[in-house]
Amino acid sequence: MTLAYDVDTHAAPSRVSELMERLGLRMTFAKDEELYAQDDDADLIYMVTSGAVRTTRLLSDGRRQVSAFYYAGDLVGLETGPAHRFSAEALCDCTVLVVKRSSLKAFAGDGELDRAIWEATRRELERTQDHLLVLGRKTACEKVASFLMERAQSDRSTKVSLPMGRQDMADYLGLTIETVSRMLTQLQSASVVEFDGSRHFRVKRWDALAQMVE
Amino acid sequence: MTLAYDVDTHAAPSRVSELMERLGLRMTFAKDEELYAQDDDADLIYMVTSGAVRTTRLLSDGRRQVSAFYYAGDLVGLETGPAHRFSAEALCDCTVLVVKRSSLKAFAGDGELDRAIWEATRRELERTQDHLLVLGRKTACEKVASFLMERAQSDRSTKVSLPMGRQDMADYLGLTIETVSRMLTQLQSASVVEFDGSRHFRVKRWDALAQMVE
DNA sequence: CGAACTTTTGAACCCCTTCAACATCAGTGG
DNA sequence: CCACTGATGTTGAAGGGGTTCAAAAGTTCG
Repeated sequence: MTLAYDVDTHAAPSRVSELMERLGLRMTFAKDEELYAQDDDADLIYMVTSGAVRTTRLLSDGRRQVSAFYYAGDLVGLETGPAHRFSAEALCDCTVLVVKRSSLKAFAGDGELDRAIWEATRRELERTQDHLLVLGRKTACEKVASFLMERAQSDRSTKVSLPMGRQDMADYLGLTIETVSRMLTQLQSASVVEFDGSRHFRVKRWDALAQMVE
Repeated sequence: MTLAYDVDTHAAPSRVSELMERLGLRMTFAKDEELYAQDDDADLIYMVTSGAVRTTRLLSDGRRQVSAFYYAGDLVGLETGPAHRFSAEALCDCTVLVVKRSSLKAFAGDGELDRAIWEATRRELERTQDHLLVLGRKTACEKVASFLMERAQSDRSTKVSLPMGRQDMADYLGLTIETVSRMLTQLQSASVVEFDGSRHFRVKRWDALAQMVE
């Protein structure tokens, strides 16, 4: 499991953060508000500065797949060609820096920036590939364990927070909310994790969690 | 569904093919032979010139996920940082051009080449994201239909060939070979496709197939 | 032809879903 | 402060889609 969300090894190194700060527009989004919609022109790039964002895609009958979650420091909106292939929504009230692709292109000579965006895209690919294995070949319990591990490695504090609800977790893992809930209960009963409310947990047995994740 | 495998809109435009021809070493691999293994140094890039290749990843208990299939013209081995995160194996006897990353780096000034590799990686990300939706939220029948559609759009002839066996299809779609086989029979019974042996088919009802794929 | 492998088909089982009820929590206003 | 309300999360029981196990049918290649 990668440490893609670890702030220290992050998608947007400080140099890029600086550039975003300088060129970008600061915006706030309320919970569930849309940063952009599927098929929108992809002329903007976003950097989360607080809160969290999800990218999703819908089937015509309403089935939903959450592709990824993004946290402070992450770049959102890279996953596209000319048009966005996902929609992006705020998981909770959050602030982002928005910058036009064209503004960034003006700095194309800046190798460091190019490199940062390239690195972020490459890591996005790696994360998505990791996710493929989870969705394709893991059991419900292993899926939930993988998700908790991912969060725990991102938020290195002992108390890990979950900014998303059960439905978002379910749509991320290809499960139902009921199954997610049951697996969480199960993992807690096995003393692998301990929940404090529905949105905060602590890992009690790293070895057991790691084994389920592979 | 993208046309990522369509030769005309391909990952490796002719200019890159030329460069690969000039710098690369031609190699042949027998069916099931390994181009590279998981965790190998990723210092080589491959271009398939004939045959087909799969990239796979294993869980410790043997469960396998096929990440992608690659055909003539496709670049393989881009999905990595310093080490390969998948193994790559020949689906059938095939020939590839192999070139050192460092050799290509010597041409880093060549914007067209950089751009081609960037484009190939971006398309790889898009394909993987499409695959996420299939694995996470589609039924067995829709998964198989999605796969057939993908192949049919790649191989635009009326007789579409399947270079991979049922096990590879199953591991690509997160199913068992039995389920794949049953769904294929079902799609044929519904006159959506028609098989000629187990490795060749023809789409009879594009509308029906497209609807299952979304 | 005959052996080994792949694919298909059948039947029983099980993991996850579905449907339903209950619990918990946050926010609101009396 | 507490009752009310809607949203969110948990738990239970029944059902179904896909898996598992087994065997037959088809294919490949010596």
